[in-house]
Amino acid sequence: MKKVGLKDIALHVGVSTALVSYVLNGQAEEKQVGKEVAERIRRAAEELEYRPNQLAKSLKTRKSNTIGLIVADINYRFSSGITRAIEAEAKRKNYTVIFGSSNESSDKFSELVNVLVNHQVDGLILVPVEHAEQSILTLQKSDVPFVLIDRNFPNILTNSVLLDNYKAAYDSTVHLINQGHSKIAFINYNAQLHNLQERTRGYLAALEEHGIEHHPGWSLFVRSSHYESDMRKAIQQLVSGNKCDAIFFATDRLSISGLKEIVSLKVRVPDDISVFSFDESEAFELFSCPISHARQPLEKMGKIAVTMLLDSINKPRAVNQIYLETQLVIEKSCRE
Amino acid sequence: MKKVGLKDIALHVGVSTALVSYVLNGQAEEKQVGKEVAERIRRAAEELEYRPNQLAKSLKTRKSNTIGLIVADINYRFSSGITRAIEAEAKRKNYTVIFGSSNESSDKFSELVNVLVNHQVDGLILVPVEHAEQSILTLQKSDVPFVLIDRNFPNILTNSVLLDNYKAAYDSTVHLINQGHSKIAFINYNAQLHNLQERTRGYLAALEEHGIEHHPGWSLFVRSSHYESDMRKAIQQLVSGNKCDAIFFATDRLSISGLKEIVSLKVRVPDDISVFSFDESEAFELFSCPISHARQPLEKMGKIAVTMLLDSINKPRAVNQIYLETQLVIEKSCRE
DNA sequence: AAATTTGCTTTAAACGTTTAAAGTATTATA
DNA sequence: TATAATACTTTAAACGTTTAAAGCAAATTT
Repeated sequence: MKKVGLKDIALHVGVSTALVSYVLNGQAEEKQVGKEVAERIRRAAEELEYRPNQLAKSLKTRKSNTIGLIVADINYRFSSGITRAIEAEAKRKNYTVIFGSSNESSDKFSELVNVLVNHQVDGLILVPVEHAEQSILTLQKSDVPFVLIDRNFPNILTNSVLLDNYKAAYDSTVHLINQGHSKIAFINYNAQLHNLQERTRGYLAALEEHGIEHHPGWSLFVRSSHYESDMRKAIQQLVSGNKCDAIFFATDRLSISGLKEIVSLKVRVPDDISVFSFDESEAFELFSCPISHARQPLEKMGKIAVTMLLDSINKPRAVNQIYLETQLVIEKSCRE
Repeated sequence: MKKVGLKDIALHVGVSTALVSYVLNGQAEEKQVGKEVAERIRRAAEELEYRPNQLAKSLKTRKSNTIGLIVADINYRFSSGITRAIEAEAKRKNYTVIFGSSNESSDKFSELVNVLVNHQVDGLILVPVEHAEQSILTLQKSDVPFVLIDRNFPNILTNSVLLDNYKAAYDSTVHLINQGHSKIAFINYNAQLHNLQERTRGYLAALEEHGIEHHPGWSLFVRSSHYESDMRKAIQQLVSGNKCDAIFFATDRLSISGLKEIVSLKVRVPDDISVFSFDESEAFELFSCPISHARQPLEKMGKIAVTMLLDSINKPRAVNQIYLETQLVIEKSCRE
């Protein structure tokens, strides 16, 4: 079947393409198109199964009704959750999502930004990766609106939708303290990502403010490139020798691999050790004990990100940063 | 910063846009553009930070270098896995992915198909949902190439990349039989989806061919709308009264909710009951016993889907259906 | 009866590219 | 020296829309 264009309809009805365009874009009233003619145009469009060419439309109007989304890795629970929320909200607002996954590579990240910008997206929602500063700065100079989500760079002022990581980690640690723990270990990635560092900061602040001396051996940082083996060492270290009585994991992935190690060492949760996780995981559903955790408001983040982006597309103005709170979900993994 | 176009470069260098286009598209040789001029054009493009307008390009060449992807729900492990593979392979072949999630709604599915087609995608990769037959048939009449992945409709002949669900379920069941089980229960969704029905068929065939009489109460079908409560009833039924000694779950989600119920009833795996899962889950990592399962080749499926799609974009020809095999991952969850 | 208003419609340029086809020097061949 | 081939460049139409501006009857006002 050949593609039907405005011209075909115009020809079929015997009018100009202008009229057809007006009618099919709901400007029939405004442009005072004859009622009978309008009706014939609509019928013809129906009959001929007209599909507007969004490319031509976008080219002419300089608006693609498309937003670009780059996540760090779609296999993360965080990414798929946020993607779902963003896609749904975008659709609701009549936008289409162009998608890319950087797989935590800053090269792929900046490449993707380029591709999406070339595709004339109206704006971008980005989960930036380590070392993406340069891309972000470049992007700022182009006039493509964007908002960062989940991660940002403290020395680059951008629209962003973030978690209050500091507070979430602080509150989580306080929860452990309130449960009577004082030997609280903390395991994080050794990454530069600001959101992760904020979690460390929150943990340390909570200890300090509660007069708990921080034992250096209790905050451990695993390399994401070797997290299995680093985690093994970390857990072994924490449960032998200078034993701690609680572990706070800074991400869901860390929790899972930590818990695996804990299980293999026959250490019981919460009898032998308490566990708290930043973020949750499907894996917790089948662990011997439900894991207390800080829950990220993914739906909300996605929705706000889209709203913020469309706002800044329509009326660019001051930079906007929103910090959302996590919800502490208290289960049985931290003994009293 | 104003947008820089071919025209601006042409003006800057003092040549026509045609030359600029030739040079920047690597046709400098072919079109015998002067070496020195070509160099000046390239430099100008660099300096002015030229970004080609992909929309204009696509409009003119009638090729968007874009593929549409619709998954059933990006939160499924299957979906994110397949999305990652598809995005990566598409990128490798210089295609960009436009993404949508139908959330298992056939209305949203057909709406998404329309949106993507209007965006002039060169082709579509679809995980169809129940009752999407009509959309698929319509799509077939338009000349947009597409390939179905994971699910198809037996009475509609389309390009598709599928799992050999029958064989996978058959082999899985045989594995249970070989482990000495004969009272093997099977839990599936009560959906019309052909791939799920094939799993049921594989299970039944394995029993039959091994002379095991099939007890009707042993194949149970839960409603996806009430799967928690239906699952509860199902498991209770299977472990009390007419006890079976193994359960084969038809999907990862079913396994998780089934296992949760099993745990809450203090039934032990594999001591009291054996468990086999179709597909795997992050959740298995923390279960008390590693779960034997049939693993889907997500990477491969995604890669093949893209390849098949691009093939059919470039030289449309006979319909192509590929059935991939699963890999049985044998763990400790099925006792001897 | 001329001028104006109203109601409807068309014209044509533009969006940023691509690409046949035509144009114009310069050099080589007869 | 005329002719042809070569090397390089421009012209201009096209892709499928949108939209300001102009056009033209018929109806209304002066």
